[in-house]
Amino acid sequence: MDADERQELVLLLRRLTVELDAVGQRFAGLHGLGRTDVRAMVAIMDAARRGEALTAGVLGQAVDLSSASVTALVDRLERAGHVRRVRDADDRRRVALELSESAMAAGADFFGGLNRDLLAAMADYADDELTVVRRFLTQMAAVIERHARADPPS
Amino acid sequence: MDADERQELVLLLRRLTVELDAVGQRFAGLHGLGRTDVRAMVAIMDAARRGEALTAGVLGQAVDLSSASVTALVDRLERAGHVRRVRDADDRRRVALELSESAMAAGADFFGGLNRDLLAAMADYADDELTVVRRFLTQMAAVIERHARADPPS
DNA sequence: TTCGGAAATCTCGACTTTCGAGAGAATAGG
DNA sequence: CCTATTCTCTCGAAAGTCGAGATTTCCGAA
Repeated sequence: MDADERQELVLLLRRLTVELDAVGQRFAGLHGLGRTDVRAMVAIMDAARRGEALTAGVLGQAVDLSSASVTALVDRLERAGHVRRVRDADDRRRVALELSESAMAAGADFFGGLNRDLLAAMADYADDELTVVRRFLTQMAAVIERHARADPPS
Repeated sequence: MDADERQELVLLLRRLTVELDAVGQRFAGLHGLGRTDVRAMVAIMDAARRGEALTAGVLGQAVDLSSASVTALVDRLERAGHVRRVRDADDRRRVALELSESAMAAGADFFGGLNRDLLAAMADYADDELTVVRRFLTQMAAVIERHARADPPS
């Protein structure tokens, strides 16, 4: 595989992110939300999937927002009925964020469909092929992550 | 490969986009730009790579912004010295956007390094492995794109 | 040629989102 | 009990975005 074809793979990765971004934007438009709001809801959903309850502060780090913006963000989402603020009983300074049932349902509806289609498309691949893909994606993600944090002189 | 492992692949795709997004955000912070500004510059750079000159209108579609916002966006970028407005000689309504040399250099510096590292990581793979990866990524991108445009009842 | 419609961009005013600084409330440690 | 720390929220200012409409330019038809 020559250099041009390898370069094409890099562009393919970028295209993937652009399209996935567009999906999020579509979801945002459908529900009258901003781009940041969707990122926040995805972060909350991800945390919930891992069994963790996201606090306002952690959410701020996740979406890279100042504390003031996080307050405004959560205000917005709460007003729209998408999340609830839940005071932590142990540390009463903390505020945990929970998605409302309607938000969970909307998210499952939208992203669940995408997820299902992606899994269906994977049915065409043999196990060893998917293993290669996983190794590739994991490695690329690691390289990208290194650049996202600090510029390595390589 | 069982269902959980396939699901993990989907999450891996998402992680990739999150990290790539973080890279863009880092570039934005480094140069005092907003998220939208970076998306715009990437769009202009991509068009330039294809040999096309991006007009203000097309840019607006690419980053999904109203014409008023595009004007403000280009104003910002021009004031910062990152792009130039160039009136089209044939159709004098149009305004083509060109990246300044400094912006090109900054972009090449930052994203060029990432690109190089990604290509280097690909060196570990055999040709037929990369072929599988390309087929996979192309197919996933297509599925995602379908969801980004309109919700298919599948 | 001239005119009206369409196209591309820009201007204007209002609203939303974000940030920086700092205040308030709760916890942890001495 | 007192202080330092942590977490969230409030406030005013700055930035970004949008909808509506103005301006300039192009194109096709009479």
